[in-house]
Amino acid sequence: MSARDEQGTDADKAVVAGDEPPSERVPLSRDRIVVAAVEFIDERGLPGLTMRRLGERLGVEAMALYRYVPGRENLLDAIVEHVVGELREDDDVASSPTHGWQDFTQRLAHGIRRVALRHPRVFPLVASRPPEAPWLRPPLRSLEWVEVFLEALIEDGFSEDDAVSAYRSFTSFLLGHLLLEVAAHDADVGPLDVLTPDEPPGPGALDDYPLVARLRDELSADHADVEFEDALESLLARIALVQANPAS
Amino acid sequence: MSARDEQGTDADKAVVAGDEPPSERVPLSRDRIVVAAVEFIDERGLPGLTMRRLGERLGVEAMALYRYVPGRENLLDAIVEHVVGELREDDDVASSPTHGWQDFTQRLAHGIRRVALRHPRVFPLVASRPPEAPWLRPPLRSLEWVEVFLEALIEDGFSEDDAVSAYRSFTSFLLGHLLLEVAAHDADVGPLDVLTPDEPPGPGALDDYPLVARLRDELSADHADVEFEDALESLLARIALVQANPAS
DNA sequence: GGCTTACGTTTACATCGTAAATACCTGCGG
DNA sequence: CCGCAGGTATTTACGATGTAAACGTAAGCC
Repeated sequence: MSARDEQGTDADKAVVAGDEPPSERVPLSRDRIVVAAVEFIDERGLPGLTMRRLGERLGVEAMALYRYVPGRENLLDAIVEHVVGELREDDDVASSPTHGWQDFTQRLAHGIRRVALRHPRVFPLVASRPPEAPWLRPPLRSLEWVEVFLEALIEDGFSEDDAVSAYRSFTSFLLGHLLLEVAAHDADVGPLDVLTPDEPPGPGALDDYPLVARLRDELSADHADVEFEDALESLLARIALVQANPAS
Repeated sequence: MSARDEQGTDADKAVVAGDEPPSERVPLSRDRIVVAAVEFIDERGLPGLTMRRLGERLGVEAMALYRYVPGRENLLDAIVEHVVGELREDDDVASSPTHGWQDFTQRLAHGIRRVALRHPRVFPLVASRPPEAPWLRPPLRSLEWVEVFLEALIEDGFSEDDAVSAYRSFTSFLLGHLLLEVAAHDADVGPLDVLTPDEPPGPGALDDYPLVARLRDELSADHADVEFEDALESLLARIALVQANPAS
C-alpha cells in the first residue's frame, strides 16, 4: 500500500491537469472512499455512515465499494488509519525528535489534539477500535509513532522500561482528555443521527444536587485549552522525574 | 441473575417443580432485561447483542422486550446506568466522604476500576455513550457521584472552581486509564463477535521498528495495577497542590 | 470482429430494529 | 359454567443494512 496509493485523491489532480480529454470519469479508489467516509462522518456522524449512503455520495452503488474495501469493518479501520495519518502532514509535529523529548512529546500531543478537534466525530472510533497489537494504544495507533516516541525518550537517557511506562501514561492521558473534550464538543458514537440532545434538563431535576445546580455554569464551561496544557505539563513533569532519578 | 434465573425458557419447570402453586411465572421486567443484557455483553460482546438474541436468552420473543424498554438505544443507556450503579453497592466506596477528599476519591477511583474490570466489554459503552448533560462526564455518569465528589472537595476547603477543575482531571484520568486497561484485557466494541484477533503480527512486520520489536514484551506486559496506583497518586498530589496554595 | 480485463450494477438473502395486529392467559362478575 | 377485560407475549410485516453472486458494460489489444 504505498507504491500506488497516492493515486487515490490525486488521480483527480492528474485528470484536472488535463492530459486526457474524453470521457473522464475519475475511477473509484480506496483512498477516495476513505476520504469520503471521513467527510461523511464529520458531517453526519458515525451512525449515519452506511455503505449505501457512502456509495451515493460517491455517485456509485454500494456494491462498487467492495472492490476496494473488503467490508465495513475494514473501512472503519481504514478511516482510523487515515485520520491518525494526518499527523504525518502536521509540520508542527516532527517526524523525528530533534529538540529533546519534552519538545517532541509536547508537539506530538498537540498534533493529536488537533486531529481530534478536526474530526470530533471520528475520534471516538480512533479511541475504541480494538487495537491490532497490545502496544498500539489509542490514540497513537501506529507503529511509526510508537517507535519514534520510544526513540525520543531513550535517546534522552530514559531506560527502556521507563520509556515504555512513559508511553503508557502519555497515551492514557491523551485518550482521556481528548475523548472527553471531543464528547463535549459534539460526538454521539452510539445513537441515531442528529437526535436532538434532549432539552436542557427540566427545571427541578437538579433539586437534589445543590452543588451541581450551583456550579452548572462552571461545570459546562469550556476550559479545554488550558486544562490540556496544564495536565500535559504536569504529566511531562512527572515523567521527567523518573528520568532525573533512575533509582525509583 | 442468581436465585431463579437458571430458568430462562423453562420457567415452567420451576412451576412444575411446584414451590409456589399458583401463577408463578417470573414475569419479564425492565430490570431482568437489563441484567440479562449486561450478562450477554460480558459473555459475547456488545456487537453480539441484538433484541432477538436477548429475547432468546430470556425465553421470549424479541418484541416482548418492547413492553419494558422503548428500544435498543434506551436499553443501552439503561445498561450503562445499571453498571455504573453497581458502584453504590460497593462497600469500599463511601456514599459520602467521611475521611477527607483524598480517601474518598481514592476509594471512588478504585471502585470504578472494579466496575470496569468486572465488565470489560461494557465499559466502552460507559465511556462513549453521549452524556445527558455536559457535567456528566464518563465514567462518572451520575448526578449523585458528581455531587458527592464536589462536596468532598469543597468540604475540605477547595474553592468551587478548583473542585470543578479537579472533577475534570479526575474523570479524564479514569477514562483514559480504564479504557486502555479494559481494551488490553478484552474489548472489541466495534466488530463482530469473537473474530479471531489476527495471528500475532507476522514475523518481519516489525523490521522497521527496532525499538518496538525489542521492547514488545515489556510493551505487552500488564502493569495496570501499579500504573493505576501511581498515576492516581500523582494526580491527587497535583490536585492537592492547588488546594494548599489557593493563589495559583 | 472477438478476447480479456477492469469496473460498476443488479439481484438476492439473512439479519436487524421495530410498528401493528393478534393470540394467550388468568382472574373476574354473572 | 359463560363471557369478558386487561395485561402479557407472539405473529406478522416492513424498511434498512451488510454483503455474496451473477451480470452488464466499456476499453484496450490481438
